[in-house]
Amino acid sequence: MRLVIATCSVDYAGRLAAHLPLAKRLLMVKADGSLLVHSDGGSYKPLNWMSPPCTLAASEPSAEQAEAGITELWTVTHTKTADKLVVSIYEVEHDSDHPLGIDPGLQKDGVEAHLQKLLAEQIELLGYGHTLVRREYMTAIGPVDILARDAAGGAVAVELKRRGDIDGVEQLTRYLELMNRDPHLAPVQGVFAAQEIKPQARTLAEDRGIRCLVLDYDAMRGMDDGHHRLF
Amino acid sequence: MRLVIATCSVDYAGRLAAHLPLAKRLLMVKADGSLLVHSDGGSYKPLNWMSPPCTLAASEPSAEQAEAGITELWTVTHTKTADKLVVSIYEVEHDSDHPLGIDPGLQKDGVEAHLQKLLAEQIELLGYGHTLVRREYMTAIGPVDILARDAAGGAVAVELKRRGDIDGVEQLTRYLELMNRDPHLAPVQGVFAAQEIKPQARTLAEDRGIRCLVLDYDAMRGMDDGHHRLF
DNA sequence: GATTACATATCGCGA
DNA sequence: TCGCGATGTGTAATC
Repeated sequence: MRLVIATCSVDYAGRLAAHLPLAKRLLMVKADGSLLVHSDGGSYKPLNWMSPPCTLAASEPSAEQAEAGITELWTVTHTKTADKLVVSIYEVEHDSDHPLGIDPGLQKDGVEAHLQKLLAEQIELLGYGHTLVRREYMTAIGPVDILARDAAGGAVAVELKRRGDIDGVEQLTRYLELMNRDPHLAPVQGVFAAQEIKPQARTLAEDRGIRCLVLDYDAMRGMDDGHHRLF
Repeated sequence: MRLVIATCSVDYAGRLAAHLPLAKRLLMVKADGSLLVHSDGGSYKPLNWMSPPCTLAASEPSAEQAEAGITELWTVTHTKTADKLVVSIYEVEHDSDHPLGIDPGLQKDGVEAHLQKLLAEQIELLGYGHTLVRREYMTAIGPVDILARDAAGGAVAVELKRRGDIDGVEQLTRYLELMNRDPHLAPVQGVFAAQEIKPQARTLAEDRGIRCLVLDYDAMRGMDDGHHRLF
């Protein structure tokens, strides 16, 4: 990984056109040739970048560009698309190279998958007498997160989200429409379960006869004996 | 901006739990206290990070940790949420600090707004004899991208996307449902226009009687005389 | 401030 | 490989 602190301006042309005015920034060149342009603030997202696979070519400025103060030009082109990034470097303050090797990678634990596992284990959160049929119940248009049966034996389809948005209601509606055509399942009751349900989503869901269920992740995790903590 | 190349392991606990095994990585500390952990590959996304507002505290390792080879501990805690990132540093290869100042920021040009402007100008792409009524035609549930009339005078509602996904079809469906209740507009024809339309979205749209239109952005831009190029 | 829609999204999984 | 859904999504515009 090469780290360059330089005063530069940047132009990008590809799926859109973008320009970064002259300023001091970090240029990070990764081993795969990709380039990230970072400022000293903002989020983890760079101001500008080129994703691999791509190639970086350094070149001398034209006489006119040199006149304007440019000492070096970096042109990064994407190998497959026509995307192009041009870094006009005026002054270099720092330049160092550090071979890092291949990273062993991130180990993740616990998101929607965890929420789904917990709800499957604590299926009576749906209501007294509910039983789990299966997780990821497959339909023609995709898997329903959880299929259960209520105390009376009626089918219950659950769509699970961390954040319950209008899209999730639409998704569940499509599943319900399809499943209600299946005589083995119909009538199928819909439950929209999420840690947080947006008011618009709730309104739409209830208008369509879909029940909303707000889940308390911490409480559900607390019920789970075998969970581990990092801290 | 402080740049540290170090052999380290990282643990994150917040909305999920994640762990990075021991390896050499770049630690980027921004002026606002945020931290990015980058490897020498992958995309622009860091392996792990903490977004501002947050605070970084360095501390000495415990006797046990020092025994394991840890020389320094960084604990980054988010100011509002309880998110926590712990970097266990074993060996530091490089450490430098570079004040960058505030970045003037990115200037973007040309996305959906541009596509909408171009389609409004080239409204006959919808079909011979079509005329523009207006862009951003307001309805009770939001603005329709383009309202036009066909050669026979019938209303045409256009939903515009860069990538035509199933969500866009749902959105247009809601607009059409509403607009078709308005006697001044009904019957309203729907057109789903995008640079690229996903097969599932196309199927859903056509099933609902919505016409699909694939737009060639480059060709449309080529028709536009006054467009500028960066290169 | 809360909500909505877009993104040069990236990432992982399953068909 | 491609399509699709989730993301510790982030970000800007709008209400």
